[in-house]
Amino acid sequence: MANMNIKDFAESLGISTATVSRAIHGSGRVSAATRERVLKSMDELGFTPNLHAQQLVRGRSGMVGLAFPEQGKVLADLFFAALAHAMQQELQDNNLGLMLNLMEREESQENLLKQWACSQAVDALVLVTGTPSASLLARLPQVPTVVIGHAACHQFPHVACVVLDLEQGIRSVARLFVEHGHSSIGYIGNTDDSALAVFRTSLADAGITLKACNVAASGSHPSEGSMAAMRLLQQANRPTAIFARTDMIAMGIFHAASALNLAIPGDLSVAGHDDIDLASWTAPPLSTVQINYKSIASHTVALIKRLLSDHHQLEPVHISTSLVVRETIGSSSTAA
Amino acid sequence: MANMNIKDFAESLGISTATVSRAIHGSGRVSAATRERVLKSMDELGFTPNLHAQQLVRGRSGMVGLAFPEQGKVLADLFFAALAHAMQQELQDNNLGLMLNLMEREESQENLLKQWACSQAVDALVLVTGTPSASLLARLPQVPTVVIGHAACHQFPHVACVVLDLEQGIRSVARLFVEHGHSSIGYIGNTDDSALAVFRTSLADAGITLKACNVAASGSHPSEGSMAAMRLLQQANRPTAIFARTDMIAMGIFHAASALNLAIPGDLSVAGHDDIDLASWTAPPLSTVQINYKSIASHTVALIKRLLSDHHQLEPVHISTSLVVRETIGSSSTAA
DNA sequence: CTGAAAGCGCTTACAG
DNA sequence: CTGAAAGCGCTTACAG
Repeated sequence: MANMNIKDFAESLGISTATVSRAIHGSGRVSAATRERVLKSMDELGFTPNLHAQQLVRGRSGMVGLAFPEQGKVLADLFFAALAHAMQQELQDNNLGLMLNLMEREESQENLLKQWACSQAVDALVLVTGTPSASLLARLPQVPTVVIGHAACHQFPHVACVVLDLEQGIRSVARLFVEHGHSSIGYIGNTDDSALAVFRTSLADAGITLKACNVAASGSHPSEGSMAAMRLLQQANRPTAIFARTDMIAMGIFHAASALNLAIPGDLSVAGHDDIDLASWTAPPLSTVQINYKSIASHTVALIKRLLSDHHQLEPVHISTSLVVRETIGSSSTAA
Repeated sequence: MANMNIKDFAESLGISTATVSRAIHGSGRVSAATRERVLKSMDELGFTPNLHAQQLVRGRSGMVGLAFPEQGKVLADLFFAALAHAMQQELQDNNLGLMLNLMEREESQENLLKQWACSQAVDALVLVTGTPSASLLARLPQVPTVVIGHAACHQFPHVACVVLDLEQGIRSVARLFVEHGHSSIGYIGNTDDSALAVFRTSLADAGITLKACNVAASGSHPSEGSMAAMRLLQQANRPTAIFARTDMIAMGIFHAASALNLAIPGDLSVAGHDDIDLASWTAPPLSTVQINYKSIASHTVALIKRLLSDHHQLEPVHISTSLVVRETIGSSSTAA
């Protein structure tokens, strides 16, 4: 019952290991009869090639490492979960495997990444990070890497980019807020993020100024979102509509609004970003910017494959977003 | 700059590969001076042992595969995220690695599990599943396996169990509902789950009957929770308190309550289970049963290690739960 | 179409 | 304390 190796397996069929190998992989000429016999016997005798031997001889692991640098509790945000899901599906379809890096401390996460790359546990890395940090890339081993972020990065020949174009979705949020008569509008989220700039510009185009006192920095954990919302909403001239950089932050805003007895969308309009699974099921359902996770994953894997076959200087791929309107945006008249 | 192998590395130090290997792993006698020189040179020359060669020669991958069978979108529930997190931390501390199975279709998930085990990509499996399904275990290769569930399973010598004792936490929920004067009480969740039986018994002990019409079957996605809640809450004699089998279901109840204009906890009390990250940040914050994820992870890894060193027939480890009271449970008088 | 043999990069008895 | 050599289980030129 113990695991059988290719030698024993070949012997019991009375053929060579070379033929077994070729039959399994369909490479090189093998007679149809032999191939069939091998394939059938694999099930019967219970032979599966040892992965590590294959990886060693091929000089490839067939694995790609996925990480979300500069994030604390990675999976606490369903955004990451959605992306991880999409990535594993796509990788599997391409005969590749996923190694997910869930380390919490930034340092542990980075160490694991290095360990993976240096020991050749993975062939490539995928980094999901708002603004691709050149210094992180410089610290990491120069393995094929694709960065999923909001801007392209051109410094390194071994890295390709998938650029999540925030513009379209966020513009729609700004437009919709303004169309509903809001003029005191807020933003909660990472303030270094390009999303803030896009939001501010979109508002300006519609004649509205995003005031500094209505911008609150926050990580993407609901607790931080809630605290930031408290600050914004307790001002004399509080915003009547807030754009949350992530849906998780929006959850925090719901919490704060409830504590302050503000109804959504009656007293306060809210829009989120990411369209996580939960967004359709908040009370009321959250209007948010949708991301096509599948599309990101498939482009990412395509880039990895090209990077692995020695292509360099790949053009960034752009993915755009769009707003899904649900029930958290109301008119300002009610609020005022 | 290319990856250097142990032979070249040893040569450039003028020593043998055997000595390098021993210096790195601290096994066998090596002079302190040599060891130090090797360790220092690893950084300088950039040598890291090839993982696949190590795995091949050791006959161990050092990896454990984690899966959540009988679940659809695994990470859509933060419960799984929390557990996956805790597992990777714990494995890392024990020089082991994590392979996370995120396949959606049950069949794909099972296939990946088999592939991992048969190809020796993983040394052991961890299955998180309510009621350990003997048939699944029978279908899977007989590698060391630990099942995290609600009941022990004794059928197989290669599987050990971590039993999540639902009793304590759920009893507290029942007691608290009753203490608040509720008598029409509901349950939403998996109806095959032992949680339902525990809840029913606890209620009975307090003199309350859990009526069949107040029990609604539901998966742990908020959408299902919401639909189930709609059914329960639109009855003539609707429940005034509902226990949700998972926090995600509780999210769905929030959604339904909002649609029906029922205030929580004014008109409806709710308790969840799992204490996911988000539970403290719902509006209002959710009372829910807390699980010690770290403890589960550390016991699981301990069991794996024993299983790997050829121990069999290990006693199940029990982990108990407790209720965290937040703001979703009110008295029935208000509701009535 | 098939087989014998070399080699992937390590570790670990076995000698010394 | 250290080295030469065998071997882990595959794949892939190289012959035939």
